Amino acid sequence: VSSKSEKRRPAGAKARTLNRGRVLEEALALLDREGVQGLTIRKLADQLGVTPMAIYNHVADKKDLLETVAKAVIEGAQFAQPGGEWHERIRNCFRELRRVCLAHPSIIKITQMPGIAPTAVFHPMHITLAALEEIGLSHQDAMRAHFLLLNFVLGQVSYEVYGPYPDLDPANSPLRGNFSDEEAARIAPAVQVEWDFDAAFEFGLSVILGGLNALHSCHDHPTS
Amino acid sequence: VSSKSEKRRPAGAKARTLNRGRVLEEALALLDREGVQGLTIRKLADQLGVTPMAIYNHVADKKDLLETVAKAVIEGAQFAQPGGEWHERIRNCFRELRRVCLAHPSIIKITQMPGIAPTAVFHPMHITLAALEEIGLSHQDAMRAHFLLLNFVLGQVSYEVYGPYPDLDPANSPLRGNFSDEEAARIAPAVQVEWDFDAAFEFGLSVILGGLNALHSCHDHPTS
DNA sequence: ACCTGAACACCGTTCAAGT
DNA sequence: ACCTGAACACCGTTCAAGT
Repeated sequence: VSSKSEKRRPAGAKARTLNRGRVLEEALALLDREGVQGLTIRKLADQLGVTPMAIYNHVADKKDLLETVAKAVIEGAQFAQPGGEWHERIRNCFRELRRVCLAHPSIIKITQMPGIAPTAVFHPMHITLAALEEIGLSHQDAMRAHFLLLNFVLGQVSYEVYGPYPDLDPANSPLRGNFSDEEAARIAPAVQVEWDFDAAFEFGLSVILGGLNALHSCHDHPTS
Repeated sequence: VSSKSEKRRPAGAKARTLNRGRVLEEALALLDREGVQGLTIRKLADQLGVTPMAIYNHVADKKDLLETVAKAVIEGAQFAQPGGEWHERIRNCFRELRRVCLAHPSIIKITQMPGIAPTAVFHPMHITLAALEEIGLSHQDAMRAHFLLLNFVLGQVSYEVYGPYPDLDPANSPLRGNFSDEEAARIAPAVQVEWDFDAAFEFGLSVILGGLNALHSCHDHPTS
């Protein structure tokens, strides 16, 4: 990350000393360049001009490597914004989470890999909880609302990174066997409208925050 | 799936003929028994008493195998329920999606693996869209609402399968470095309340459906 | 304390050969 | 048409050895 002359390496030549920072830095670069499948202990060692086993002096195992890289990226976020209403603070919080995830698209895939515990994504929790308890939600409901928001945001980012599924492309006629002709006809108009990820994201946040607001102003849920 | 005497195999002995159905059936069994890491072409072949390469006569590659198994499980769902109000139809739809996913917990991990296109999860889409357009949402908003619901449901199921993260256990004192002492103190009461997945799921659906309802009854979002 | 080299126990998959 | 056996190109990781 820091590009001061701590260890200037002349473009491709191997640096002489390894440390945890350089391993993680190069892992993130490799991840951005070749994706999750391309981030391999052996390729990483190659990239660092070192034997695969040298990596293990700075990292416990591959799981540790992946978790640490993901954590570093997410901790680059500035979740806490100064003021604003409760819903605006929550919005900013999750906008920021989305932003840092999209800056390194493969990060979100790491957090979804079996065996990886992406605990860093919980970081904005204290902001959500504080804002929601401010409008009178119980600890329990605030926690549930936080997971609702988090699941939506991470799911959207993931969908955003994988890109629209070809099976939803109406050019593939009966939508590749997932729908009957009748069903396909019914969803066709909705599928054809152009998809704007930013707008869909803001829409989702609005709906959730609106629902939470309704929960707060009147105490029987209109749809339960 | 069918247990009629099509090819009764005497408990561990290898059957004489292989077909796509038996491959998929055994793959699902192996998945349930050993998880996503345990489902391997070679172990699957072992289980079927056959050489690894024999699998490839009935399945294009591992990606095809995983996608087909996931699809088969999800297609076991009964999404379409007879009547009920618009929000009740949507609720039933996603309850059913959650149910079939939880019946084979590793399925959700497959749908999240990089390179796998879990298109079968889109199946309930036509029901959501129809219900939402019934209350006056545009094609565009209906589509966005569908993805909001889907992302929430899949995210919740995933969290449910992985189990609560140890980093959120307040027993691990400063919540293992993800929170400052101050933040940890603020979230502690919320983290300590017992977590009920069923209740959290219904809460999330209620909030989203409540938000959608508000969108429908008055046209400026109270929180935008 | 850190790095190397060879090896182990696995993967998915290709290919030529059998029936 | 379907199965086999050997091989290839990879993985993550252990271990003993070097400095």
